[in-house]
Amino acid sequence: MASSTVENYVKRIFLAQQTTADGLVPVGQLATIMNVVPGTATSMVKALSDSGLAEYAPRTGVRLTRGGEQLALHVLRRHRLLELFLVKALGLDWSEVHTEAEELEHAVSDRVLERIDDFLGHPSVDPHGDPIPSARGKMAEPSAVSLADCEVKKRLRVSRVADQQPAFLQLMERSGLIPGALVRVENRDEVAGAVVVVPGGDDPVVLGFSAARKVFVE
Amino acid sequence: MASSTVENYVKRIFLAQQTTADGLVPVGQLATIMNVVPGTATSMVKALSDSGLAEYAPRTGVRLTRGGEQLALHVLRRHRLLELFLVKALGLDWSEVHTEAEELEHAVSDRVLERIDDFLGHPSVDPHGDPIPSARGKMAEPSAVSLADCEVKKRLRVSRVADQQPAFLQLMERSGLIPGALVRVENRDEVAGAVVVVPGGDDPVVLGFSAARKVFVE
DNA sequence: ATACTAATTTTGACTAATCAAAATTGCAAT
DNA sequence: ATTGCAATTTTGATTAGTCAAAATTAGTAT
Repeated sequence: MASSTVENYVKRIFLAQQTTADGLVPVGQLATIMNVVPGTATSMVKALSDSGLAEYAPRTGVRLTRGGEQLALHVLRRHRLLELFLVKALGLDWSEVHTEAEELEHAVSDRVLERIDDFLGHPSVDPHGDPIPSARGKMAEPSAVSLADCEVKKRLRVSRVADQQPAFLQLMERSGLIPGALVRVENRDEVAGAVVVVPGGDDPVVLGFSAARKVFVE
Repeated sequence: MASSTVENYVKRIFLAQQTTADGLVPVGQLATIMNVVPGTATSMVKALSDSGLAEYAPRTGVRLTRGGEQLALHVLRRHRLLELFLVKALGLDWSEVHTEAEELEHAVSDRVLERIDDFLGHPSVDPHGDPIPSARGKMAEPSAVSLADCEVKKRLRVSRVADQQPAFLQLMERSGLIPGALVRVENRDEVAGAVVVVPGGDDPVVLGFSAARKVFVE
């Protein structure tokens, strides 16, 4: 049985891998993500390698094995189903469920998880629009087109908000930029690094590129 | 923040204390309950004493302080609300929720717990009839009259089944001896150590004293 | 080539929780 | 009083996960 520490490392490596071309995550980057000193990440990565969850090339980086990937997807499934459950069944705000799910994801059994999945009607995305892996470890590809690179003046649907900070999520909610909402990018100024977005019926909102890059559309 | 290990020790000491006159739990007994070797219990009890959760008299026993008791009641509240939630919201069987709650009780936040409490309508007992401590750490006294010592030939209501083993709980369910059910003790044979119980509309059931002592009535 | 820098790894130490096995103690029975 | 037993405590080791700080290394710039 993997400890919650191991589950967290594997989950973080998986997510970090998504943003790299070769799928190799530098150990220092992992240390930053995990909030530990570099030496700690090194020894943990060695342990993951010993237990067959990751491949470790010293001074190069770490990459999950098939087994490690399956574990990561399992943890991600628990996390995302729990987030949606906390919103749908208990009425928590989407800005606070991430933190709650971080703890619960290591404590919930498969039996309870499948009941939650039934309760929710086998959903495909969590409250932030992140895809929920199936019980067999398959996950859909989320949209890669953000408000920073989508077509301008076109009606689009928000599909995902890729930031878990409560303050950011609350701002997005106030601005009407939540998954499912219809939006149009009115104008994009590459020099100023800002986009003007018009959500559904609401007033226009100005987002910097760093924020716009976190809101994905379809 | 207390570790789940500390929470478990404190919870177990609290429950063991209930069954003693002086409230002193022998360290060896605690070791048995916690499934550790005696030496482990000794060092843990010293640590609990250092952190102010328990009073420890060497070679005599351990007793919770006010603070330890409050922590125990908090853990028990989490455990019992979770048990009921798993039954009411997710449809799990009452024979399996104890094990699930053992894990979740250490991962659920106060915020989520109070939502669960709201969802359930501020219940006073869990699926086994065990009282749920209030958020302020008050707990009702459960009935102390069991099928082994109640009045004979009288209509009574089952209020609590004090055993968490799935096999036992499943038997009680098949026999119609679940909290809320009406029953009558038809006959009690002190020599044979058996009681004949007639539940609601069902056929008579014969229980040994050891089982009868676990079913409480009002 | 050489030296510098930044990332990474190594080393040694620490805490929480545990076990195995030896030492101690309190009490009962003689 | 002395012995013996059973419970308890002590001691020494182990594992997982961590940090601090020193040592190493790869790559860059001279």
